[in-house]
Amino acid sequence: MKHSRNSVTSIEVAKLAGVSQSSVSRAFSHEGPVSVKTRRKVRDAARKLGYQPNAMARSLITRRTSMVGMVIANVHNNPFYTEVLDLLSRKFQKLGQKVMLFIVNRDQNLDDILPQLLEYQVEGILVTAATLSSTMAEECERWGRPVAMINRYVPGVHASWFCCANYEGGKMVAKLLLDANHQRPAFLAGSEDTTTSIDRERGFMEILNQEKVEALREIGEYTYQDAYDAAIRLLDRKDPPDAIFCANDIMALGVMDAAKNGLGLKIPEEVSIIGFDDIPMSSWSSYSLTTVRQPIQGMVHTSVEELLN
Amino acid sequence: MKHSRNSVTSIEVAKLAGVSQSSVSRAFSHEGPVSVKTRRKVRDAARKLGYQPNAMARSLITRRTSMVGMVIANVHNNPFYTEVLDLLSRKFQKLGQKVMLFIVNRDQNLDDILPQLLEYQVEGILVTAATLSSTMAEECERWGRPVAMINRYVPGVHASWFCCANYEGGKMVAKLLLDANHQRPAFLAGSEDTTTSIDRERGFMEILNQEKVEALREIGEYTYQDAYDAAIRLLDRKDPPDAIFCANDIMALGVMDAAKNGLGLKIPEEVSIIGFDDIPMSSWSSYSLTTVRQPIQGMVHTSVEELLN
DNA sequence: CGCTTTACTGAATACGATTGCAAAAAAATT
DNA sequence: AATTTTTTTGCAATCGTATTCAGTAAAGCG
Repeated sequence: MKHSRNSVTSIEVAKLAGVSQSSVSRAFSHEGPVSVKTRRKVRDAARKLGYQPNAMARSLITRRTSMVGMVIANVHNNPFYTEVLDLLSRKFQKLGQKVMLFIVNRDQNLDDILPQLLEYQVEGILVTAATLSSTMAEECERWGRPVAMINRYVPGVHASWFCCANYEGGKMVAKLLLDANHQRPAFLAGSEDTTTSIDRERGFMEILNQEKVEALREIGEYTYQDAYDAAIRLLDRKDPPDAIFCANDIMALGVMDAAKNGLGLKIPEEVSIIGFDDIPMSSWSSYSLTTVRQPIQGMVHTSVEELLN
Repeated sequence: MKHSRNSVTSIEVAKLAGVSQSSVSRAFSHEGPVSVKTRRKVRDAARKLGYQPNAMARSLITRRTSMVGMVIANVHNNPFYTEVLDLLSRKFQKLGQKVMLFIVNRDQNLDDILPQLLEYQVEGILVTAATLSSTMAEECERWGRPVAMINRYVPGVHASWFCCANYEGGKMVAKLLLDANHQRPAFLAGSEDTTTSIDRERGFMEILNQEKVEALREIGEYTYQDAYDAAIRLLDRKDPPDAIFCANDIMALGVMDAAKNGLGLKIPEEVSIIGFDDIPMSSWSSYSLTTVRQPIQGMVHTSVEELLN
């Protein structure tokens, strides 16, 4: 025993089983040419010693780690991304990929996260609700590590991205409001720099402009409280909106509470509120929020498939 | 160039910099004995080639991976654990530990997860809201991998655990209700097999029994909808409770909605509802839930510190 | 039964770094 | 300038596994 560390190696298993180290290795790789007899001998010895192959050593020589990097933002203030995280994690597990996780802030720079992932030889990187700089994307490409982004994209960058139809969703909401005869809609934007909010707003405005309807605008920071405050500002004007389209559901819930409990308005009689995401809470009976559902399952599925080719 | 793979090794850097491979290694380890001159030469060459050390190779020889395993359940249906996940992830990042994440179901068996973590030589395993079998805990110990559990414990198992004072919290709530002169309290349990629910109930019942107050009891599955249904069952009896203590906040919110919107009861006039966790939503104006706060920051902090010694 | 074909096996090497050791270079001392 | 001390450096071994290659045993065949 060279090292004090209690680590059983394939060599010790080989010794106990009376075979060569190569045979141990082959017995553990599912498709190696091994006789059933040696395989059994090896398995028995391994069980006796509590042996398990060392993934580091294996990765070193096979050049495959079965690890993917996952970078995700907004997990704590938007249940939608909690669900994405959950689904992604399970999907990767099912495919035998270990997940190396980094939770970041929405506006955090990833330039010091990506190198860490590359150091660990992840086989792909999935970025959700955060934005990758183009130099970092190039870096990944140079290393031959595919990158996929969910709900974010960077123009001119070689990385696959998967967003729900934000632009079309925005249009849909606008049409819905016009059909219901709303005169004075408002858009409550999330952070200015997120493509989701921008695209939803673009679609929304496009339809309103077509119909020559003007819209109010406010900004929150994608949080309940920010949205609550913004809603008070919006609804407390002399010419308040009669409908508010929010960049996401969490904000919509904040707006609803502001309208209902803060200002005593009736929803939807006095003001309509529409969200985006379809988080579980939007269907709770205290809210019954009208919202646009994101095809979350599909986005997760296709992005993972694409990432792993 | 032996391999087609675009992987730059320390040897190529050494060649370009005109030094030995050892020097490259030392230039990248922060405390090696290297002259500033060679360090600069190496850094320059490395930048030119886009070199980054291979963490697998390093771990193999140093026997340190700087990776920890994280197993967490209930992430998607309880925001409390989303927050735990978030805080844990950030804390580990700050300490330079990479996180290998597994999201599981509350009642899922971890016996096929733990081996995967051990294969990857994680330096510790943090289990949250899931339960480790004692054989698995022993396995970890044999491998010398510390295990810490948050909000769960297994009697007789050598693993550190960090729970909030569930028992005392339950007592506190009981006293609160008795002081407010409630005659007919109820406890809405989460899943039967979780120590959090059990301990909270134990404390709650202890005080009630002392005062000879009987309590109703129902069970949900830690979800909003289950709690909603259970609340209807409870409140629709001929002798409904005048106060309901719920095993956690999410359930309490379901109960509130059932009482308020389902049955048209006034809270707290007709029925008091109390939760546990203090998730962000409990302070939203539609709910204003009375709840017991878990010292989440402290639990995260101490469990991580303990895990990494 | 001898010969070819096939199935296993083991020795040796490689993966890409870290690190002890001894030699070389630089600095300090006499 | 010679010697001692200290700082750098390169060589070589090592981590634990996968895999090639050559050799051996088993099987198939006429």
